[in-house]
Amino acid sequence: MMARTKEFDRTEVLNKAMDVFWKNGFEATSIQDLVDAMGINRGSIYDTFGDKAGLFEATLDHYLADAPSQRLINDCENGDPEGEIESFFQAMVDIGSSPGGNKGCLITNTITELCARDHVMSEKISAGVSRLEEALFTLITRGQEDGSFDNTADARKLARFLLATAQGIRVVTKVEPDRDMLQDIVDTALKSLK
Amino acid sequence: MMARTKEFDRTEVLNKAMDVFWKNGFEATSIQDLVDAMGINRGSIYDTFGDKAGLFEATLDHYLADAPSQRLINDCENGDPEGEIESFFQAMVDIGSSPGGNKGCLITNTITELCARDHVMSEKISAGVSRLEEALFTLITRGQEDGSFDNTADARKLARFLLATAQGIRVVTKVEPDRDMLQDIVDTALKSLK
DNA sequence: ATCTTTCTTGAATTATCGTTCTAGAAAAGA
DNA sequence: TCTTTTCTAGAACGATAATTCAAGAAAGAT
Repeated sequence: MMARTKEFDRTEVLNKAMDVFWKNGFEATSIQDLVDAMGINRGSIYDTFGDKAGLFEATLDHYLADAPSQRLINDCENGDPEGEIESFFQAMVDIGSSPGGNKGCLITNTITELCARDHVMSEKISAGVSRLEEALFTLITRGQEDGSFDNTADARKLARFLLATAQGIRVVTKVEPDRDMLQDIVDTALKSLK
Repeated sequence: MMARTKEFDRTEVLNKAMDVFWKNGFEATSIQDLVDAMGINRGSIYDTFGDKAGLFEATLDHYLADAPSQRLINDCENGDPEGEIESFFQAMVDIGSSPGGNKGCLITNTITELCARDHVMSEKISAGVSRLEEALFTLITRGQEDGSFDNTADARKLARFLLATAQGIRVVTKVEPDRDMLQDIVDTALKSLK
C-alpha cells in the first residue's frame, strides 16, 4: 500500500532553509524566499513541516545538531577541558571572520528576535542554552581538578561568564567581523580561567 | 501665518514607539501596532517621520541619547574610570533583572536583526559601537595610569572584550533575566581589569 | 498493469502589510 | 472673524504575506 517516496532530501532542504533564516531572521524571511532557496514546492514545504514556524523549529534543531556547542556538550565528560574550551572559542573566531561570518549565530539571532514574545521558542532555546552552560561548568570543574585552570575561582560563575562571552562574540561578529577583534575578545576571556 | 501647533510631544510618542520596537523588533512591528501604541494618527506618523524605517531610525537615536552607554561616552574623559565602568555594567544587571528586562537592549536586538542585510542601519550601529569601544578604551587607559587597573594588560584588547561582554549580557538577559546570573557574569568580567 | 500515494506546477484565497488620501474638526496667528 | 496649518478618523490602494487547493505527472507496491 505504500507508494512514491519523497524526492528531496530532508537534510539538504533544511540546510538551504537554514541559510535563509540565518541571514534574514524569521520575520523577514517569506515563504517565497524559502521556496526559491529550498528548491521544492510550496506544497511540499507545508506537507513536510506544517507551516513556517514548524519549518523554523526544524531548522533550529538541525542547526543545533551540528553547531560547535553540540561538540562541547558531547565531549564535556571526556574531552580535554582546556582543549575543548579553546577550540570552541577558536571556532567562533574562525567562523566569524570568514566570508559570510556576519550572519552571526542562528541561535543568538533567534534569542534576540523571538525570545521576548514567543514562549514556545523561548523554552526551546532556553533549554539549549542551559545545556551549554552545564557543559562549560563540567569542563571548567574538570579543568580545575586536573590543574589546567585556577581552582580558587567559582566554576559556576565562570561558566555563566563564558556563556555570555560566547553570545557577545556572536553579536560583535555581526558589526565587526574582524579576526583581530574577535581574537582579542577570546584571548582576554580565556585568561579568566587561568 | 503660522497655525495649529503639533498636539503630541515628539519625545513622548518616540518613547511609546520605542517600547514596541524594543519588544518586537523592526519586522514584527506593524504600523497598526505603532498607531495603537503611540496614540497618534497614521497620517501624523508619516508626516513626522516619513516612513516606518524613518521612525525606527528616530527611535534608535532617541534610545541612544539616554542609554547607559551614552553616559559612559560623555564621562569617559573626566569620570572616575573604575566607577564609570562599574556603574555601566551594574546598570545592565539592574535593568536586565527588572520587570520587562527580557526585552534586552534595543541596539543589540537591532544588530542581530538588521546588520546582515541593511547597510544604512549597519553603518549607524557600527558608529555607535565604535564610540562605545573608544570610551571603554579611554577609561581603561586612564584607570591603568591612575593605578585602579592592572597596567600590564593591553587596553585595546580589554576594551574590545568588555564591549563583547556587554553585548553578551544583553543576549543572556533575554533568555535568563535572573539577577544572580547577570551579576556572576559582570563580576567575572570586571576581574579582568584587575 | 493497476492502484495508491506523493510529487510537481501554479493558480486561488484570505489576510495583512506599508502607504496614501480624503474630509472634517480644532487650534493658533492675522 | 478668517485663514492656515495640523490634527483626527478611517477608507482606499497596491503589494505581498501565509496558506490552501486543483490537476496532472511520476514512482513504488501489489
